[in-house]
Amino acid sequence: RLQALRSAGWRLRTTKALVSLRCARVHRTGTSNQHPPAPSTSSPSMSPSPPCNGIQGNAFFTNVSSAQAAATAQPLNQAPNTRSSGSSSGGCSDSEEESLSTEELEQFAKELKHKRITLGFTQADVGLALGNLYGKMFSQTTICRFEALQLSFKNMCKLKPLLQRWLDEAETSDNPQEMYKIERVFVDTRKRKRRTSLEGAVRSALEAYFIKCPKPNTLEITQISDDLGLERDV
Amino acid sequence: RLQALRSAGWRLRTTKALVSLRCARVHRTGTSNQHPPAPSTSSPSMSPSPPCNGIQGNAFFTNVSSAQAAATAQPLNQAPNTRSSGSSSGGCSDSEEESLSTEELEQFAKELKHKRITLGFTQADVGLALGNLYGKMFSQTTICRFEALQLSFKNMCKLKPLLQRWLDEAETSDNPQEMYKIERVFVDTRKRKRRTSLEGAVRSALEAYFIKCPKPNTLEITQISDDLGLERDV
DNA sequence: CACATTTGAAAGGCAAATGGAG
DNA sequence: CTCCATTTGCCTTTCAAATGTG
Repeated sequence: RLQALRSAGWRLRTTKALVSLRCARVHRTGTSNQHPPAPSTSSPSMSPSPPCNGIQGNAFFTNVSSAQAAATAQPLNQAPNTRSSGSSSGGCSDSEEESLSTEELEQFAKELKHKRITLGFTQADVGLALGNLYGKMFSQTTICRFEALQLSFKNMCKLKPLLQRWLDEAETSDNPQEMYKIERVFVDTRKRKRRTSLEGAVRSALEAYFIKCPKPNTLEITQISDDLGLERDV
Repeated sequence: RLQALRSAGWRLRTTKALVSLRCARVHRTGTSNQHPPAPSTSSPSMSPSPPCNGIQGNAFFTNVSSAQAAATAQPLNQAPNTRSSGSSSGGCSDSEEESLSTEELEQFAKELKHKRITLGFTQADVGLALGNLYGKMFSQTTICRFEALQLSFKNMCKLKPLLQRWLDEAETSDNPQEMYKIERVFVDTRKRKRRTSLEGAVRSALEAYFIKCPKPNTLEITQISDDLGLERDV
């Protein structure tokens, strides 16, 4: 395939028996209650089916609170407190935040999706926004999986608070319009480790808007800041 | 779906027998795998954190107008034309740029892909960068298709110059590292028409950097501009 | 207006990075 | 350290929305 290229010298992990079965869950997407017209056909292969199951773990999540302006150093989640210790049997059941049941998650995922759409965001936008808001960014893929309940229970629980927060944020401040943009780092000194993109350090935002401008009323100033110089070879 | 929202009353076009066959072209992708032992780069796990670095940024965005003039130097090869699959569009080309043969395109696509990867960009990055550079943004999907030669001949020809230019740009200025970020518009006064995002009017850039920051040296100001009110209903 | 083309959002496959035992 | 499991994203693909053209 194509990827061969970049994975030329790879660890060579025989992935044979892996057959990732995490995707096995078939959760019906078909419900799509919100397809207004939903004309005939056009649901080629929807496979209704029992909700996921199997996955279950414990609720454990990380509190990411306060990741915002100040602490640049501390990467992701790690509020001063927040137990989460022993990931194994967590009591998880209580704290308001996360005693999540599968139902709740399902519910939330649905709500998220619906509102996201209503507000006009794409999954990618959301993933990006999380980066700008909390410092930890996610890809469209992950958001997609969340909405589709295709993540592990544990993982879902971990993400939910973040998404919840984004949602709140988005609902309130979006009046005019939203903005969350992206940023991204690259090749940091040698492309070392890339996928994970940012890892917990900083972020900042820069914005630009432009309007469709049905009428000539655009006006915007682009402001670029930065440059904290320091050119370094490479 | 997302659009459901905005397209509440949609045209409802039965798309049944569409079966797009534009993909029919079977360029066996197999050929592509021919890169020698992937060169270096992508050192898997060399994570020892070097003294990091400071990132510097530089933001450039270019003016859209006249997006093309550049005398993009054609790469080395200049295979004689090969017309191949008609694909019509005789005059195509016209402007200075092109008269591309299938081979050339294939060649270029390959080169693009290889260099992109070497430089550490994702397809999405490229699509985004084009937006910042020329005002017309593309999705990762499109870049993917270009690399895989899954676009129409005409379409390929149209995009090639842009990509070529990006590539040149990227190769030269990336020394430090690249940056191109995104921006995006949303809900423009009524969410009407979204997909095509920007259309040629504006652009601007947004940048953000962040550093790994092994040491506290981050500092950057976020600048948000905007708000050009005009809230309308919705 | 219908058709064809261009394009992107979302979903799927696969694997890279990470974390946790042993 | 290695092995295994989990998390996560890049690339791909599908489907359809938007646009262009006759």
